[in-house]
Amino acid sequence: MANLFEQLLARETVFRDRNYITPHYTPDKLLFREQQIQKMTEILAGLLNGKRADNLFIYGKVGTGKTASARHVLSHLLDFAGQKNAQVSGTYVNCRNHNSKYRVLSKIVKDFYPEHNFMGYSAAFIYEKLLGFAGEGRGIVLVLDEVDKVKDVDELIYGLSRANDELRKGSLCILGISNNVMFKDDLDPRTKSSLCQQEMVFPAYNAEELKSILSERAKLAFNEGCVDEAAVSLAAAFAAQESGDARKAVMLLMRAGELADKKGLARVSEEEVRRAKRLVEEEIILNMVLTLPQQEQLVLYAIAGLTLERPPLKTLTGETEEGVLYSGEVYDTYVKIAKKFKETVVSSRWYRECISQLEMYGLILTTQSGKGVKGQTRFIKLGYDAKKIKEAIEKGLTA
DNA sequence: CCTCCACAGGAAGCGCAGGAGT
DNA sequence: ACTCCTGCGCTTCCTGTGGAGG
Repeated sequence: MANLFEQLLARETVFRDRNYITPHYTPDKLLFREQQIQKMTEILAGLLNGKRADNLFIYGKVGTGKTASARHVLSHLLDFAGQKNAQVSGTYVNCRNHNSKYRVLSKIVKDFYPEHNFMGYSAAFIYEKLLGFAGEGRGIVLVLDEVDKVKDVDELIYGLSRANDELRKGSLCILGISNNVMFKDDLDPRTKSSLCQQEMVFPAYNAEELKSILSERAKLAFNEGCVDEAAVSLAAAFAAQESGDARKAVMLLMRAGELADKKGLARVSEEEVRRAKRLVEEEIILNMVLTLPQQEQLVLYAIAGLTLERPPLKTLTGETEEGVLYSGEVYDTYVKIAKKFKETVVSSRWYRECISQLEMYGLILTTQSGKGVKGQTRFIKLGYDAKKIKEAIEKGLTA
C-alpha cells in the first residue's frame, strides 16, 4: 500500500501550479492597468530627485487591481531607488488590520526600524520617530490600503500632512486606497484636499478584459491543453456580469479546476465552470445562513423543517409545487423549536420582523394571502434547498 | 352589512453592551 | 476610571386590512 501522501500527489491533475490561480498571487504584468500605473509612476517619479510628490487617492470596486497596481509601482520605485542609491523608502499598510491612527503609525515605524519594537510607546514618540526618519532627507511613500477602515482617518491624514509641511528635508507621500466611493465625502474638507491632491479611479473589468487576465493565469496555473477556451470565456462572463471582480473570476476558474480533478477529468470545460459557479453561490448562501442572527436562524430552521415535512403538492397541471406555509403555523413551530433548543422565544411581532429580514436576504419568498383564506396572512416559501439549509443550521447550532 | 379572524406593521419604549468623551 | 451616549434586539400596545361567515 502506497503512502497516503504519495497517492494524493501522484493523482492526475489539471494543475501545473495551483498557486498562480489563487487570489494571493499577483502577476508581474498587470493587464489593462497601464494607464493607471503610468500615472502613478509619474506622480511618484519626483521622489527620486529629492522632490516632493503629491498625495494620491485611489478608489474603485473590489477586484479592480488597486492594491496590486499600487504594490507593483511601489516595488519598482524601491528597486530603482536601491539601484540609484536614491534616498527613497516606502511601505504598505493594510488598514483593515491596522485600523487606528496609532496602529498605522506604529506599523509604519516598525517597517522602517525592523530591529526595534515600538509596542507600548506613546503616539507622540512614534510620530517623532517617523519625522526623524524622513528628516534625514528621505522621500517616503506610504501606501494605506483600505484607508476607510481607519477609525480616526482625519487625524491620521492631518497628522501626516502636517508632518510633511514641517519637514525641511525629506517628505511624506500618502497613497490612499479605498473601495468605498462614499468615503471621500465623509472626510473633513481639509483632510480631503490634502489626501486627494491627485485622484484616480479604477474601473471594473469588462468580460473581454477578464478573459485576457484569466487566460494569462491559466497558462501558468494549468497544464497545457487542460482548460478549454470556452471555459475561460464563461468564467470571465460570469464574473463580469456580476461585478467585474477579477478575484471572483480567478476563484471561479480555480474551483472549476478542482472539480475537474475530483472527477478525474483530463480538462476543464464549461460544465465545470457552471458547476463551480453553483458551488460558489451555495457556499455564499450557506455562509449567509450561518452568520444570521440567532432568532432568524431559528425561524429559517422552522421554515426548512416544515417545508420538508410537507410533501410537495401536485397542482392541477400536474407540476409539483413547493409547499406553501402560513405565517401563523411557522410561528407556532418556531416557538416549539426555540423551546426545544432552550433558546429565548421572541414575540410574534419580532418574528414578523425576522420574516421581513429573511425576505430581504432573498432566503425566503412571501406573498399576501388572497381568496380562499380567512383573514390576512403571508404565504411563506423557501428560496433554496430546504435540506441543505436545515443541515447547515443544525451544524451551526451544535457547534 | 356587520363582525370576527388572523394576521401586518407603525410607534414608543426598555435593557443592555460597548465605544466615546473627560 | 468614570460617566454618558448610542445602537441593537426586543416587547408592548395599537391601528389597519381583506376575506369568511352569519
